Amino acid sequence: MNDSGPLIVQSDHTIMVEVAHPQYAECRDFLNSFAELVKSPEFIHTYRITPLSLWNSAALETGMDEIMSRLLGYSRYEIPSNVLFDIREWYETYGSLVLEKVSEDSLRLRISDSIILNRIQQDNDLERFWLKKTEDGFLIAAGERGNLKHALVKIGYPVKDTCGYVPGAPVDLSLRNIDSDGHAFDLRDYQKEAVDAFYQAGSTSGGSGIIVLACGSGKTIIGLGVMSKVGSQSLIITTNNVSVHQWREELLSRTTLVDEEIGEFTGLIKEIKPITITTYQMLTYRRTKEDPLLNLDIFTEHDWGLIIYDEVHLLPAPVFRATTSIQARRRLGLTATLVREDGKEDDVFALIGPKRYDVPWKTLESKGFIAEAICLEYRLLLPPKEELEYAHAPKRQRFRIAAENSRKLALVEELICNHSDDSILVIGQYIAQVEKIAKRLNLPIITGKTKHEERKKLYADFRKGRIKVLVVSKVANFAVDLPDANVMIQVSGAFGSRQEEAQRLGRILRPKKRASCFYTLVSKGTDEQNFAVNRQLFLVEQGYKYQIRYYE
DNA sequence: TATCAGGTAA
DNA sequence: AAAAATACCTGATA
Repeated sequence: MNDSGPLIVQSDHTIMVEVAHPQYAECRDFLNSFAELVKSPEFIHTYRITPLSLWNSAALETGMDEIMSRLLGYSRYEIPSNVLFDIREWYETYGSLVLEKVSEDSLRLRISDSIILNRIQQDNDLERFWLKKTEDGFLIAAGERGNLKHALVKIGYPVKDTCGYVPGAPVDLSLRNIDSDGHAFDLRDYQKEAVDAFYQAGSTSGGSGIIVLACGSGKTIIGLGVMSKVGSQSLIITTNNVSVHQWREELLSRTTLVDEEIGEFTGLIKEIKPITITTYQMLTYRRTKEDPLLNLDIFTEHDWGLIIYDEVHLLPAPVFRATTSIQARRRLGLTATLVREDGKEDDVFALIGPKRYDVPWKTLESKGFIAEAICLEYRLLLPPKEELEYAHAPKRQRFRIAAENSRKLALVEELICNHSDDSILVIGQYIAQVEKIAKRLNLPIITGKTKHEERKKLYADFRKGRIKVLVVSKVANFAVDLPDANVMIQVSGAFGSRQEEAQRLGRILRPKKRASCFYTLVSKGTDEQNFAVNRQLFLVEQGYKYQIRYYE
């Protein structure tokens, strides 16, 4: 306890932290390791301690004692005893249930906590898994490995899986010292640490899990690093075709793999090679709702030693289900934002694995790996006519009216004028809105219906500086080949998506001489403003501060 | 063989 | 709670 400490811990498992406190920054990184930010107004931020975040810190082997002692050290008042108790209990749940290999067909679930053992024994829904009761647990069939872990995490009991992995068919593959352009190539320190944290040579629990790294900090490189450690046939799943090609190019450029060893399994080309790259949509394809998924066999019909889930936060439900049956294969999930608005984070935890490594964005920034960024939220009143329309509109239409606030146009124009030397992206959610902006300000625009040839041309012009401002729709959420910019003006976005906000900021974080600017335009006093608060949570968690401006 | 429109799914 | 974008397939066109 510490009279001037920055933290106040409350009995409902929330923690309040004072933003202006000198210890705020260190506290923020500490809180991020076991709690989740839920509210972020200007002076006091509120975090919530959740079982999932504590399991992740337990899996990372952050010591319980360290969490406790730092919490006590930062805390202004006495910490409610139930909170201390629950933190310990949740944390220790991870590791209380351990899954071990007994033979090729059977596994043992060992439960070291007698209360948990008792509870699980009483659970009727779990009964179907047990082949046999042992002194401290149960025997189960090896094929139920994923189903059991999934069922247990859903009732609050994460399992530490130490059953190991199949080696997969070997592939001779190592990283090159010099890439195909002739530049020296080596993993950065944090990339090496991430690879080691995942692989954990000699350990039986390593080899599955998630690596979280900011946009532009080289997630693909970590994939290559892991592949070179595992040295087996690998399946890479990505979100779109452009990304499929990017993986291929990176593999060719930075590893000893040759063209014939890399296959694409997409709508256009159907190859299975030692290293195969495919899309989530390919795996989840079905002709109609009633039909079965056609391509999921790819998981099991080949001897993969490693499956890489690129952008793992986008993992669709059917791939979750398929993943339950491949628990004996190493699984690497890569993402910049391990947050979902559908609350399925625990599925990711149980079926891909726990978080193995992450670096706070501000740490990458201080080392110069990503650019500094200034975030500003501009609040604009709706013009009287639209205000009236907003007030009379049914609830579901309100967000759109607020998002399409016509006064945003003038502000966009003004901001563009203020940044005459910069490369600017104007991004919005509604086609009508972005088209109007592009038309009125006479700017080039890319939407989903822009032909690929046209896109390429505009990208190239923007990259070379022939175009200084580019208006884009949601295409930019997925476009991996979108050129670099240093100013982003967001005129609207998808409801409360933390994911989207983070990704959009990521677009302007390639290292530069001066700080990038991220503007978000929001209608004052509307639903849009409330959603904006939620959108910003992930970035505020990472230490970004939004300055609020009013545009009168 | 390549490309495009149209439909479906998540 | 809603709109946009994507990728898949099929079948036609050049």
